Amino acid sequence: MPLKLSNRIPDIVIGRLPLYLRALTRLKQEGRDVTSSHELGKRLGISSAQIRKDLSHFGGFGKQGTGYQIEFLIDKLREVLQVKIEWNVAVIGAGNLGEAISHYRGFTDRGFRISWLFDADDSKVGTKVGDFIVKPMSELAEILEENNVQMAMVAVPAEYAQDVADILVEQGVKAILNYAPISINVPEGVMVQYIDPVVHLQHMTFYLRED
Amino acid sequence: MPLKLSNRIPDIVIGRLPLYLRALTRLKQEGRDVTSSHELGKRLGISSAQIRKDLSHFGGFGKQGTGYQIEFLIDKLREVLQVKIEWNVAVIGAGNLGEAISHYRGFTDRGFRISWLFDADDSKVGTKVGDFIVKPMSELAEILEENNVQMAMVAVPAEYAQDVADILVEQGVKAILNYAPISINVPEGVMVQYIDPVVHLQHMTFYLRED
DNA sequence: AGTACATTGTGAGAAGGTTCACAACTTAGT
DNA sequence: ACTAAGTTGTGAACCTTCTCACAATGTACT
Repeated sequence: MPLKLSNRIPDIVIGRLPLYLRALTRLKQEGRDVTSSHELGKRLGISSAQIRKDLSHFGGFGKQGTGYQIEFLIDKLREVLQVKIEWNVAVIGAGNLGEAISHYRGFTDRGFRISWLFDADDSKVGTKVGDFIVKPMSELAEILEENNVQMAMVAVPAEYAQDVADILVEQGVKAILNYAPISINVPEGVMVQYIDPVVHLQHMTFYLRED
Repeated sequence: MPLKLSNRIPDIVIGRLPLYLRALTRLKQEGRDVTSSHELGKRLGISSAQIRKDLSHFGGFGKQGTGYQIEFLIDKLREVLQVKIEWNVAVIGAGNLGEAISHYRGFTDRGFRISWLFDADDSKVGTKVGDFIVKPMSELAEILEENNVQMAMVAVPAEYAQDVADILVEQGVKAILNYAPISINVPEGVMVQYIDPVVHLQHMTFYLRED
């Protein structure tokens, strides 16, 4: 049965699917077989109606009166998000951040494999970081192109992030996860997502008022 | 002059302020004195109208015909976000992630100071990680309470994240940045923000379709 | 002084997203 | 067979957020 993708699915809905997938995977680990939009919503702090509506964009995954088969729904969401295959991801920057990313075990089984680690610092190139031999930036373009790499993570200082992004885009990378605390510009058709802990912290401090 | 906070400011607006602050700080580093909503918007990929409207919630920070004084606007945003003071933050978990967080220099000057690093593993307790001596979980409650700590980052395996969060909340922590790939439940009045790179990656893979 | 151009702040309208509420269906128990 | 309780999927209503468009103001130059 082909996957139904109704005409126009809001990006904000897509953004929630990974959260659903994460929670469902957890439920499965706990040995559960079936869940409901209420239970899922309670865990995620999202209304059950929203979860049902979000899922309804892709066709009926649930069963009235019963709920959702966890394994089935996980499978469907992985299909929708295209993480049934494993994507090769390049990490640029082998500093503390790049190192932590390289060591992180959380990518496996969720659709991603860190495959290369690059750094511009010659004293780092050739050394072993986690399971990787750090590669020089001079090999970046070649490796990206040869392997048709579509995703990369940028973990370099802010001042180099745009330059790195430009190279990535040049070589056909279509999705960039940027850990550098700076907004980068990319052409139409290339996606960028950001991870900056300070942005999250500052968002919360706004509300830390007594008055 | 007191800060004007109009009645009800949407959370989504608050969420963008740290991005404005980040971009403005960058502009200042580049030696600029004045900017406009157009320039800022271009850098951030946000419409100029939105930036103007967002800022207008806090009073008129700009000058018609001229734009915004960068230094002045930075100061105002830091006031709004309450990051003119420096918040002490506790990090729970001294694994690869906790270590990378501890080493990260990007918190300074943006309102935060990592002040303690905790871990449950006795073999880690007492060792030096970055500038910190890893503290045992048994001291967590006491340290949080004595120092009236309001913010913490959770960098423990998913299965312990809820327990850690419960302790944090118990001791009066009001804002949690959770790096563990799991949703956690906290009482009303406590905020949680999440950092999970896989969620971002999966968000992007949805769009990596040829058809 | 006057003109041309740039920019903000904002009301009004458009667009987008969330919640409500209920018909349709399922299950379990009597 | 029937009832009670639980659940999905969804149209409609409601609420939130974004964009448009322009008056008001400022700057630079002639």
